Order: sequence, then structure tokens, then C-alpha cells
Amino acid sequence: MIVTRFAPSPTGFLHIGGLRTALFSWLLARKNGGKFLLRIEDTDQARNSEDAMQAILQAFDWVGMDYDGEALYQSKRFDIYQQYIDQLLNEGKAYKCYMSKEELDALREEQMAQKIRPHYDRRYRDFTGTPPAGVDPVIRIKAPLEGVISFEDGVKGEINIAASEVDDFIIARSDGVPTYNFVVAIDDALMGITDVIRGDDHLYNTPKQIVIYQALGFDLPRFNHVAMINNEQGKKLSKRDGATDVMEYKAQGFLPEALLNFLVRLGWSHGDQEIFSIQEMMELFDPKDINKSASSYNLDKLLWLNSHYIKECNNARLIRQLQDFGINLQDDSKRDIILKATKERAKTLVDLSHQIRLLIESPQKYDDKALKKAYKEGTVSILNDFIGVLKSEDPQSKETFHDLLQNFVAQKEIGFGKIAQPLRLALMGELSGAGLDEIMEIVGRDEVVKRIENLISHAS
RNA sequence: GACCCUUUCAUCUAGUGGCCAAGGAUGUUGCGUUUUCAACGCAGACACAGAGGUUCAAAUCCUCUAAGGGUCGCCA
Repeated sequence: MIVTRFAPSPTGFLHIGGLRTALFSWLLARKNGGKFLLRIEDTDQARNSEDAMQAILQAFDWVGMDYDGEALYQSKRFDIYQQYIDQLLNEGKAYKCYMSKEELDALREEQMAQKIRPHYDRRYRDFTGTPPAGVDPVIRIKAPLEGVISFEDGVKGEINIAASEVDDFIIARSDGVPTYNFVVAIDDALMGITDVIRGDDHLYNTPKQIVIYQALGFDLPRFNHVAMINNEQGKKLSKRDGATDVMEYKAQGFLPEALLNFLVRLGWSHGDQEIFSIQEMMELFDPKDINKSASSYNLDKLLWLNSHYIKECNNARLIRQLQDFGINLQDDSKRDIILKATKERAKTLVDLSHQIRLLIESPQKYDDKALKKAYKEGTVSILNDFIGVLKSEDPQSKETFHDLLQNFVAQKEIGFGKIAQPLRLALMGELSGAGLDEIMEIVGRDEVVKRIENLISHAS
């Protein structure tokens, strides 16, 4: 059975890079009827927060990703890690190192000055003398002294790291708290993880973790290291690039399926296909199709996907989503024609709510440029005449509004634009938007009249 | 500095020696449709990082160079 995991450290919100690796892991598990587990890497007590944890869970919930069983907290597993530390110590596979932080720093600086890779010099590896007094030792693992540590990465292929590149790294700090690479290896093994999918910034941790696996006699999982997501300039994605927090996308009016579709196509592909439902992603996802190279974030494409999914979205759901943006169409008898007129032209829910607001509320202001362009001398009399027609007739449907308009321009012998542009301005405050017939049907005759009168009094 | 990874249109990508004078998508340009904007349809521009090999044949294999990224913590 395939078992995958997502292992965030709760030090901040869930960012889109994290969501993508989580998505890949989740898809792989769900595709194979396996398990997707959540593990919280909270061994660094100082930097963790419950808020961050909640934010991550909330993001999972929003995109609709679920995990199996209870989330595992590393902070509650210290006794387990301690057992393995004792075991390695007893077996002589790990040892106590009494070097102080200051000594270590000095050594590092010296090595840097010599332009060699900083390395612990293993001075306590075979130490048998009397330890210095008053020093709490750290525990270090005995890494291999020679040879090559190799593994087959599911994305990158065969990776070989010389043993000389992996020093006897610390597995427990002087206060006894175990370190990251140690607990990750143990937990992945104990949780039965078969496939690790993570960012390739962890590539260098893998040989270290392999050292742990081997010392403890655990079977190795398959490793898949996914390249990073860069910003639109091709640089590392950072907070200053705007939305990196998953929940920020919700606030900006993105549909979760659009974000997931966008992310799944960043570094992964299936032929020429661009649109993937969650179901299709599950069926088609395969880590072997993950790209080796980093990809850049591209807002335009996300926007395109979002507008696609807004168009696809059924009205009932859209109406529910719109409530978060201050639009309540639940009891609006015209909700279907309102959405029909607007959802095709919206890129986000924020967009959509703006367009709907223009329909259901009188214009609060008129676009200056539009006013200049559409409101000329002669406009007043045309608009007044049109009000007269509206009052004498009582159009209801968009067809009758349509005929009314056509007859009006025919009778007055004017171009359509002479009435259409000012009318649009009166109704919406701007010159873009849905068809006039549709707008008037939605707005209703009386309100149309009112809006025209408003424009006239505003312009005079 | 050392080690590791990466490199196809502006961007996401297809491509595993002949089907590639490189395909799809976003964006962009033009046209059509529309009173307008969008959506939609059609058409166009835009790429194999460079240099050497290997081969009848190379985007694909090899070597070197260059550029970008990652890692070198008692952080995760």
C-alpha cells in the first residue's frame, strides 16, 4: 500500500509551494487507494504556534484535501526518539560530542577561510578519555567515512553524494531535544511512509536521513524531490511577491479547484491537457511525470483557470461563494439572469461581485472618461425622449426592451451608439458590461428610468 | 569557496535518436462577432543556453563552458 505524508512545521501560514507538494502526495495516495498522513514538525518549540497550525488545517479544508487518521505531533513523541538515541549510543553507532558551540564556530570559520566546505572534524568520534567537565554533550551519528551515498530519486534520477560530504551530524542537542533529520527519518519509517514527496531544498537532507535509516535498519522509502516554485521574475518566491498564503487566494476570489489545477500543472503535466478536475488529477497523476526544473508562478494563467471554473460553476454554489464578497442573491428572483449576464466575464469572485453590484445597485459614481465620451450635447434630449417611451410602454423581458430600443433609434433616425452609450453610462456608471437588453431586464423599467434621471441631474 | 540540482517560445509545458524546418496552453498582435467590455471563433509573432563531439540522422547520447537555483546550523 502507498503511504504518503505532508509534514509542515507550524511556523506560519501554508504557502502555495507547500500546498503543491501536499497535493502531489495526496493525489498519489488517493490514486492508489493508499493513505495520506499529516505530521506536524514542531520540535522547535520556540517557533511553533497553534495559530499557524490552524491556518494550515484551514487551508487544507478550503481546497478539500483530507488526511487519514489523526495528525501526528512530533513534540509528543520525544520518548520514542529517545529510545532510538539510546539504542544507537549502545550499539556504538552514535557518540557524545563535547565540543562547545564556540569551538564549533571557530572551526567553521577557519574552514571557510581555507575555502573548504565546513565540516565537523569528528574529534570525539572515537574519544575514550575523560570528558571535559561542565559540558552538556550533543549526540552525533557515525556517518560513513568513505564511499558514496546513493539513492534513486523518483524525479531527479540517481543521486550520488560522496560520504565525505556528510559529516557526523547532530541527532540530539545538548538539551536532549532530537534534531530534524533524525526525527524525520524515524517518523517516516515508523509511519510506514512508502513515498516521500518534498521540495528539492531537502535533497541534501536525504543522504543524512539515509544514514539514520541504515543505522537503525529501516527500509528506505522512495524519494521524490520536486523543484521549487519561483516568482514571475524567476526568483525564489517570497512574501513580498504578494499572495503566497493559500488563504489569500480565497480572499481574492479564487475557486479552490482553479488554484489546485494551476498548482498541479506547475512542474507536472499530462500531454497537452490543461484542465484537470480533481478526479482526473487523481487518475492521471504519476510522480514520474514531475519535471526536474523549477517553474515560475504565472498569475495570468491562474486567472484564466479561475475564469474557466467560474463559468463552469453552478449557480447555487456560486451564490454561496458570493456571500463572502457581500453579495446575497439567495432570495433574488432574478439571480439566474444576473449570473448569466455576469459570470462569463469575471476572472475572480471579487470581479464577479463588483459586476453584480453594478446591476443591483444604482451607480455611485460615473467614470470620468466614460462621461466625457458618451455624454455630449443632444444626449439629454435623447435620454428624456427615451424615458418618455419607457413610461408609455411597460417592457419586462429583454426581448421587449430590445424591440423598444430598436424602434426608438429607427424613429429618431439616430445611430445606435447615440442612445446605447449614454444609456450604458446611466445604468452602470461605466461603458463596459453585459448587453443592454439584459441589463434593463435585470434592473427593471422603473429603476432604469430612475438611473437615467440620476445621470441627467449629475451631468447638468 | 565546496558539493549537488537545473536549462525547449515572455510564462507553464509536450518531446526519451528519424513522425520536429519543434506540438499544446497562458499572455501578446490582427481579424470576425458585439452598441461596449468580456467570452467565443479564426489567423499571426515568439523557443531547443553556447561550443565541440558520437551518428547516415540529435531538442533527445557524450564532453566542456555559461547561466540560474539549492545546501553547507545544537532551524525545520
